[in-house]
Amino acid sequence: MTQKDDFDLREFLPYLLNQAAEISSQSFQRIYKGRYGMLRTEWRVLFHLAIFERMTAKDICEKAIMHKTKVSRAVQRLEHRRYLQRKPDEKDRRHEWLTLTSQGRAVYEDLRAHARQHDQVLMQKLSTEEITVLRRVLNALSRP
Amino acid sequence: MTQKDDFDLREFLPYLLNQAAEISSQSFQRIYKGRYGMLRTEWRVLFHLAIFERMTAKDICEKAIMHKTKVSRAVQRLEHRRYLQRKPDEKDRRHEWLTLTSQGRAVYEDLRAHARQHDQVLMQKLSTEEITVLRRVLNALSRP
DNA sequence: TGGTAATAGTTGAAAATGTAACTAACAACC
DNA sequence: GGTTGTTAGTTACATTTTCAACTATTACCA
Repeated sequence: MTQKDDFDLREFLPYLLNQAAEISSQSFQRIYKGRYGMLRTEWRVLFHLAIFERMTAKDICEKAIMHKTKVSRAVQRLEHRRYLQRKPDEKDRRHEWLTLTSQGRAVYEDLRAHARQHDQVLMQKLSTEEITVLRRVLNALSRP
Repeated sequence: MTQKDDFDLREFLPYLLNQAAEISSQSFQRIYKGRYGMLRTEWRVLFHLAIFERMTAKDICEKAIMHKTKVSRAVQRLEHRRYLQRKPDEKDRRHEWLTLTSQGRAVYEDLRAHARQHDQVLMQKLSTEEITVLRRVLNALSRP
């Protein structure tokens, strides 16, 4: 199984990024899935609500770059577990304001601690300079 | 919608990596999906076979870090479109050797050209030094 | 006003993925 | 040789995701 073609997948950014994203997400996934039976879509919504406190589903779609049906379903499941509350906007009843319950916030705080720890582990593989560059570059690549 | 919590998702590597991977994959996805109706799993298998010429499904699982059922199904679909051929190993009939057909190779060559072009566009957002660091770092993070 | 367009969010069906159980072939050991 | 274990790959079923169509509400504008 020797390489025959001169195209190197290990230099193709979308491939590399996916690979790194996949691998580096795995151990965090075990946490939120194992402890709370949550999906990736759900921890993302949860984190956004914790960080920004009050958002509509639309806001989350934009910030997290998630499709509205993904957000809609994640919100349903989080509501069902009593991690968040909905409150329709008085002026425009198409909007619903979402906020975490104290239970949701507690889950967030637990997961945040694990996230920080998880990030520490990942960063141990890298130098401080590499981390700086990586964050800057990933943020740049995250804008379409 | 102001930030309330001190945890910044834009510094959490798994999140950032996913975001960047997602965004940077999109325009390439439009190509392989639009031109050939292919899935991400399928172009990956196709590229591996083109590059390494002759592999078993197992080989692909390991190189591409894909689950065997994903590979199995991608291979089925690629075979169905006559992009690859299977040939059982004579000595150990549990193994099947996979190779691209000339049609599969033609598709690969077309997609490879687009991949290169796509990569060029992405890299225009970055300096050469950033690209070097990025590739190195992503490769490091891709090892579990 | 009334009629059309736009927006926020939901739903249902189809497609894709994940998980675990399965088949078939070989290996190893007694 | 027969039993047990291992490996490559497939299949079945449950879970998720995607896509398009839908409801409900507001905006625009003649």
